[in-house]
Amino acid sequence: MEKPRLSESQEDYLKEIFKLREVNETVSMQDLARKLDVRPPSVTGMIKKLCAMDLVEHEPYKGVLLTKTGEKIALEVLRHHRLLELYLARHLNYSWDEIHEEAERLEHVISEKFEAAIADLMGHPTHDPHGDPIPTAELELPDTPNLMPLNTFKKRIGVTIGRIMTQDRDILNLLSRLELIPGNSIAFIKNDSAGIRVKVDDNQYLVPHTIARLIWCETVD
Amino acid sequence: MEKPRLSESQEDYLKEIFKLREVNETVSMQDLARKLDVRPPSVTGMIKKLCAMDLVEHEPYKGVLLTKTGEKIALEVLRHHRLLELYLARHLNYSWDEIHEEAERLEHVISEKFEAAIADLMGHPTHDPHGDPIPTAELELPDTPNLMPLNTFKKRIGVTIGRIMTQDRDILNLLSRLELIPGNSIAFIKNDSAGIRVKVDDNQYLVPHTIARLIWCETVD
DNA sequence: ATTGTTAATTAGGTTGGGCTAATTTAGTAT
DNA sequence: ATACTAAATTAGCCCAACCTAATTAACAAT
Repeated sequence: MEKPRLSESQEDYLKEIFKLREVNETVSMQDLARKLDVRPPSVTGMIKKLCAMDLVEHEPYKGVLLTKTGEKIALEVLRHHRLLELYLARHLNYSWDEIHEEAERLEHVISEKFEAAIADLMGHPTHDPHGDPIPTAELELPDTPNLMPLNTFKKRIGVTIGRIMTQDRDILNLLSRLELIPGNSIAFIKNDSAGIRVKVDDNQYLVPHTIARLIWCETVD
Repeated sequence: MEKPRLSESQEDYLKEIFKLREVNETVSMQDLARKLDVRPPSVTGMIKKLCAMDLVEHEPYKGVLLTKTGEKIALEVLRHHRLLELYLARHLNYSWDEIHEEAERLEHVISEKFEAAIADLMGHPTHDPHGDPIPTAELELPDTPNLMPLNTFKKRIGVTIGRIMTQDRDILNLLSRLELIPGNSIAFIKNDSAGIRVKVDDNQYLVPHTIARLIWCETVD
């Protein structure tokens, strides 16, 4: 039960399986291939290796699952990534749309020491700039409020943005311009066929459905 | 003449050639093999590739030299490394002996943005915690005072430590305990067969020659 | 000139992570 | 049941960066 030291690819596979599991109830080879930007045979091959290492379970033609230890590793990588994103934003003046790419490379090479240092410095935050939960040092996911995509709200109520479900730089840029960022509140006005009409900071916008579904909110009580 | 994007190995080769050239007047395949911890045939192979890319020149059985562009890349990596070392020490509370290893991994993955951000934050420093010069953003080495190894001083004069020529963690630990770090002054007492007797902060030590030759100093005028 | 030593190179193999093209499997629709 | 489609797998190849074992080159000493 010692630490086998994984390659960056392997870490990426585990991380991606974890993230896909949060959304889909099953993770296919294709999903992985798409997300990791490789061809399906490469996925088959790598999954085989990860199986042999007892990091994933794989019923052919059914889907992939992380084992306990596989999940631990995924959470470690995720913790690195999200701590880094917050750190880059807070301490190195990165803008919202720049943090992901840099964190993507750094997450694999920082040491436990580095992780602990920035976590400490930032007071052990629970969420990154996108609103994504940061696993704790013990690799538990923190409790997250119950969120729904903005485009699913029907009634006129106020909501608070909890999480932005994209890493697309242009969309992130747009949203930050509009102050549609985690923590901010939206006075919900109207949901019609064109999109969601919202009010933020006294400014009123139309948010198209394609974008609204990336903005997950909780109702304000 | 576009940017070919080098692998980490390739960057390491270029960096190591540069560092060896600062010390030896010629760089052999063996030197490289030793420093990079690979076997000589691997070096031959890699040097061939770097030659083909016009990053090094190689006269078989004579030695390796960096081309202009090869040197630029080496200096970029060196700049990353040394900025990172200082950054880790200053902002993330790393101790002297921990910074090298971490910087060694990070140097290959940080972006220009990251480099600029930490350089800015630290006020564009010229030397890292070991006293090694940090190449400027334009990739020029800053002027460095004229230094000599501590064990070469014969007369009783005061000196200031300029640079520590090792990355050995135990030695670095020892030296930092004794306050034998760049910037500090040594009241030079006596150079005898056992080593150099020095006074630092009212404490008097014997520094063995093996260690004294790693401590490069300038005379105080 | 011959020999011995050390440095460097060549030949050939391994491993990791990709790839394409061809094949098999599962699931759907007729 | 049959045929079709889409997903997954297999077979076989490539490339980077390493390795060991065997060979060649340079050079000093006799």
